[in-house]
Amino acid sequence: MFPKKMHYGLRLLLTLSGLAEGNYLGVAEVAERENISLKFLEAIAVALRKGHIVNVRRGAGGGYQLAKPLKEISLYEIVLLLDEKLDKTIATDGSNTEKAVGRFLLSVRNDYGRLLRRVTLEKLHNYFTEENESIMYYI
Amino acid sequence: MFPKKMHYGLRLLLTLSGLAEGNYLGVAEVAERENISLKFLEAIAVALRKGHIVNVRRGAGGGYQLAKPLKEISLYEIVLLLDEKLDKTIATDGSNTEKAVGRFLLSVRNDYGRLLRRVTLEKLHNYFTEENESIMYYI
DNA sequence: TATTATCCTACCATTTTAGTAGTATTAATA
DNA sequence: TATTAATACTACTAAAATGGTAGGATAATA
Repeated sequence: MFPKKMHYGLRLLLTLSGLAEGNYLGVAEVAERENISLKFLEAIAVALRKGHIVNVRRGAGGGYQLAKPLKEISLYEIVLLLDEKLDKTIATDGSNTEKAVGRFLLSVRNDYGRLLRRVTLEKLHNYFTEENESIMYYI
Repeated sequence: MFPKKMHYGLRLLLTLSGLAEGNYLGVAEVAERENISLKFLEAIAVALRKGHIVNVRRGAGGGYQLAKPLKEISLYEIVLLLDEKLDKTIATDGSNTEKAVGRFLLSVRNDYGRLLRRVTLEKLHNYFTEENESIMYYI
């Protein structure tokens, strides 16, 4: 349902969320830690930066950091930046059946958009800490 | 957001909904009326039949009819049959970030599924009758 | 049995997705 | 200021998905 860009992008943001305030982390390190193609992840990071989800510091010692806390980032923003599908137009002209189908599907897409806007990456972080806690039991 | 298969399939169902009880309509006629590629629409009709959305009568004088009223057909069923994307698995294993992202996206997909289940094709039909009424004003 | 219509298999072109390569640009730091 | 470490950009490629086509097999009816 979601392209790899989405999965990778979310893993990048999750990794960045563990960063101390004011610090930056390079994509090369994230790509290695997360076993994601460096070049592919670079492109994702650029997209997230253009969408003001992350800040960048170029040059040596640079990298990315979250531009705002996870709970202020909605999944909607991420999908718009990394999924493309959502913003391509649905025709609401043509024959009567075409118009009806177009408007019908548009209303569904709007509902879906509302759903995505209500979900923030704080929830993602909750899943993440659950995972880490479940490891604790083995220690 | 939705592939043409979805648009075409919905237009087919909308056309069939105008059929008198017990009657069948061939895809060739629908394809012509709706300006949709015959062969493509044939494949869509077969998929809808396999999903028990339409009944078929083969041979001369045959064609398709709705298997149940529009208000008993949820968009979820149609998406499952014509969109594919929804049923491909989301991995919830691997590293902790992979698990977290997998479960997170899975929960979103479940919410989306619930949304689709609540939408029936009755709503589509409402959009359609609205279109037809708006034409009345010109007469 | 001739006709009409669905059904099935295989194929093809275009677009999207995922990934790679090389190089230009920027900024810290030695 | 030269070196180095990092992002940014452009172009390319392989594989998969999407949209569509062709031909014939199958089934049912008139």
